[in-house]
Amino acid sequence: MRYPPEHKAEKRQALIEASSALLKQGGYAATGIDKLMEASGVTSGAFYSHFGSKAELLQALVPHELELSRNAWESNPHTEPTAWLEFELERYLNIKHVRHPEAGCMLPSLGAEIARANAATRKVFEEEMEKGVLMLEQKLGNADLAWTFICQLVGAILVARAMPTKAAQLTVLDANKRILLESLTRTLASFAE
Amino acid sequence: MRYPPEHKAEKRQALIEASSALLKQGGYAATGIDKLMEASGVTSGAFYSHFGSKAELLQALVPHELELSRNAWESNPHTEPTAWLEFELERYLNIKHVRHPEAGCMLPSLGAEIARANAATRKVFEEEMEKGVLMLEQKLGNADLAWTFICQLVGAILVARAMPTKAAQLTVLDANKRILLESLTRTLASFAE
DNA sequence: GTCTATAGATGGATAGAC
DNA sequence: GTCTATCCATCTATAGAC
Repeated sequence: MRYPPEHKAEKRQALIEASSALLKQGGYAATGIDKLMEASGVTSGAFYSHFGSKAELLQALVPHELELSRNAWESNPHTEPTAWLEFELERYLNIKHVRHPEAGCMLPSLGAEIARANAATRKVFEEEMEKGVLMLEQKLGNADLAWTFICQLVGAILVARAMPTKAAQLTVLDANKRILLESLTRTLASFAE
Repeated sequence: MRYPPEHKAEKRQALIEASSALLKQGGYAATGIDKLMEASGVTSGAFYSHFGSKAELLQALVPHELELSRNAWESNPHTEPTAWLEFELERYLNIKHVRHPEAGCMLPSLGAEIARANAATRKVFEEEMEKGVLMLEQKLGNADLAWTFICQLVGAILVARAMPTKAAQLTVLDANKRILLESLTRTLASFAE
């Protein structure tokens, strides 16, 4: 046959990727399937050849997005813990990240809606987060610190995005960066003792 | 006249209070005005005697909710910084807070939708947050630390809520509590030097 | 597999009776 | 000020033509 079975899987993946930016930008509940499919140049009818429901799209979005986030961490060129952290703080706690949710981490924009999603979606979320924490644990030497670091970053972007001006957004970002750099460096040093 | 002008303001306030739980639980976009008014025993027609639009309700919800959050902080009985923090960590980073968004802080549940709201709503949000940071600054001695503390707490609840099991939620909460207590105590000590 | 068309429900918001 | 009724848009999801 002309189109092998994996062609359908590829199309499905393409729909997920095209939907992700719109969902992160506008929110899951507020963004209709029509609009999501428009981004891929198809109509909403085509959507249901690839997904059983809108909820299934959200579930599929979770591993896609969290894998991208882990890849970003992996691309950090530093090996020394403090330098690695400094680089990560600059990358995540960035004003561009605040102002462009469509290109950023799914957690600040869709975290609350994942929390309201069905059990299957949250199960996938947990599994993908565990992978991320495992990776971070190897950098930071401690699982507690890994969870805390993630929560801090997510909260900082969430709060900064709710601010009305760039100045206020920078206030939030810079405060977080200053405290985190100082505090984490000291925490890492205490582990090394 | 039988009903003084403030009676209307009181009714408006009552509608806000009755809506708040449903909005935090179900999300702003996903919860209709019909359902919100049902909680007050009126129909959606009555809504528009008190609010010009659904967006105006969200804007009114922000000062109401953030004042409640500040009041909770104020009720902390401790004066010594470390004891104050410990109490606050137990209060906010609590499994009940994770599992009952309708009774908790608006930031983890509605923060992302405030970030997508209009400029007027975000302006009010900023003003109310400044008040909270000012109050926290007096407890922690540092504005950067106040912002960071808030972001950390919000992120922790957001991430914990997205977890599928109570065990996983506790993992997130406990990790944050352990690191925060240790790290903040050390940071406070460094300020005292 | 994607299209058009549409069902069926619900969304925000308005009009007019009381 | 609140009600019922309704407008109109949009939502998720399905049916049938191609």
